[in-house]
Order: sequence, then structure tokens, then C-alpha cells
Amino acid sequence: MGRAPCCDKANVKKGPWSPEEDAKLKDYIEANGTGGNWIALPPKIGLKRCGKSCRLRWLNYLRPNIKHGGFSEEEDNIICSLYMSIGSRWSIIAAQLPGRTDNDIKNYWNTRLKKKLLGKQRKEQQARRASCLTLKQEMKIESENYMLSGMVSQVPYWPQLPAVVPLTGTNQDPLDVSFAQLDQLYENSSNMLSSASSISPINSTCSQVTNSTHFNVSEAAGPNDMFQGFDAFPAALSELIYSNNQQILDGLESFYGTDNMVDGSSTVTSSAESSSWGDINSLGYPQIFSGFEASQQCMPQVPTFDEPNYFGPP
DNA sequence: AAGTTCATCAACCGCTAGTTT
DNA sequence: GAAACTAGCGGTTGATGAACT
Repeated sequence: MGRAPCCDKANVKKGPWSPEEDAKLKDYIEANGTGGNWIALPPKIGLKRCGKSCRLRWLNYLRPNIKHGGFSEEEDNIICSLYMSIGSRWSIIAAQLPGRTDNDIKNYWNTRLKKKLLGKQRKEQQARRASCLTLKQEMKIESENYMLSGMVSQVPYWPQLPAVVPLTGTNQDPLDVSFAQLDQLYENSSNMLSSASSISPINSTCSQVTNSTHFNVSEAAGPNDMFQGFDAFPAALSELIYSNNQQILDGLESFYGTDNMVDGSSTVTSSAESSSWGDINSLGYPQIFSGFEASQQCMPQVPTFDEPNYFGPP
């Protein structure tokens, strides 16, 4: 037995909303609220719309204090950082950006931000190829940069996982890290994410951001404190936002490794691409890729998740 | 000027989780 | 406890306008 439809689709209008419909919905909700039942709303105000459609229209467009477009550099950084940390949990990301909707952020990421990052990455890769750096030279530079920059204190914090997560196909080329694999990682941290419903929005001013605690997951952590560290993410995020974080964007771009991402192949990569693996480490991801040690031999050595300085200099 | 491609974004769809009956 | 129902979420689609040929 299938589910009953949420509305009578035959008698429901679809497509763009007219100004009259907007006005009806807005006026009613402002005067009476939603009544906690979106399904019942349209008939009450004479709208031939699905309740879901009304809800979406209100949340994404009619609701007060909605901002459209004009994303700031700060917002870009927050979105990137959170995407790297928690993946495509747009509602959670939106909760950190007052006035932004999940739909808006999702669209912005898919249409602009991702491309922006990829474009920059591509330029850098071309520059590297042109400079004829050897792999060894690159490794040395990246390693030195890593050690000197104290970057780990600025990167998005990856919550401590209950255990080292074995990825399927450990013989896989480590450079062929795709979003699918990231999804696998996200899956393993889903318990942590599920508690994120208690997230409070970032306040809009710099000082407030720095001082506020955005993630209240510690309250939900329980005795085993499985969320240990995740609570510290806001500090890392604040630092990320208000310090010179070009390195973060660089890392993100390298992480997306255009060549790997675009065609999804696992071909042996050139020295230029190989840097992406080191950058993944430098982004602060835990030792979840430990099945790839053999392949990592040619990569810069970075502190492992268990080492004391993993999340920053002592 | 006309046709085509690309970029953007509002809206829809299907699914899941939570709540109510 | 099971079924029905709703809210919310994320992925995807389609309409539209801009840019390009």
C-alpha cells in the first residue's frame, strides 16, 4: 500500500508563484502563523497550491529577513568550510548563515562556489606544471608550508570518529578520492550530525561569531563524549573566517582535484595532481585514509590523527 | 538578427524521520 | 505496535535570461 498523496495533485497549481498568491500567503501567515499544519493552509486562504509548495515559498522567499544573492567572502568561506566538514547538509549550513536559505546556499554552491574553487585550482595546477617542479621539490615545499603555517589550527575541524574507518577497496589509488568516498565518511559521522539540530545560528558580527558557541552538540554527547572535539569546531571556524585563510581555499581547491573529480578515473597522476593527497591531510582529516599508507609513501608526512599536534601547534 | 549554449535559481519530487491516531 | 500523516531535507528539473556564435 502506497502512501496517500499530500494533496490532490489534479487540483493543485504548479509553477511560478504570482504576486497575488505571494500576497495571500504572506498576509495570512503574518496574521495567523502557519498553524503548524502546512497541508491545511492552502484551502484556508483559497490557494490552489500544495502545502509543501506553500511551505517552500514561505521559507525560501516570503519569510522576513531573507537575503538573496550577494554572498560575501566570509559567507563563501563558511560555506566551504562547513561543506568540507559535514558535506551537503544544506540546512545545517544555512543555520549558520542568518538570512540564507538552504536552497539558496545549495544553488550558490552548485552554480558558483564549486566552479570558483575549481577554476582557481586549475590555474594553480597549470602554474605548477609550468614551473617544472619535481615531485620531491613539491613535497618539500608543501611539507615546509605545513609545518610553518600552523595551518591545522585554521582548518575545519573534523570530528573524531569512533574508530578508524576502513574505506572499501584499500588498493584504490589514494588520489582518486571522490565525493562518493566523502559521503562514506559523512555516513560514519552521521550520529554526530544528527545532533546538529540543536545548532544555533552564527551571529552576524565578527565579535559575536568569535565568542559564540554555534554547535551545542556537547549537550547531546552523552557520557562517552563521542562528540568530543566537534564542540571545538566553532573556534576553528571563527579562526578560519577572521584570519587570513587563503590557505583554506587553497586546500579546498586542491582537495577537489579537478582532474580526479571531473572524470572520476583512478589514473596515476602526475606530480602536480599528487599534491592533492597531501592537501587532504593538511585539511585536517583524520586517519581515515590509513589504508593507503603504501601510496602515501611519496606524500608529505603530516601528523596523524592520534598525534598530539594534529589539531595545531602545541 | 536569429539561433544556440550556458548560467542561474525557483520550484518540484521523493525520501526519511518524527509525531499522531 | 502499526499505520497514517506531516515536516523537513537534499537532489534534480525546468524556465528564464544572458552571453556567445
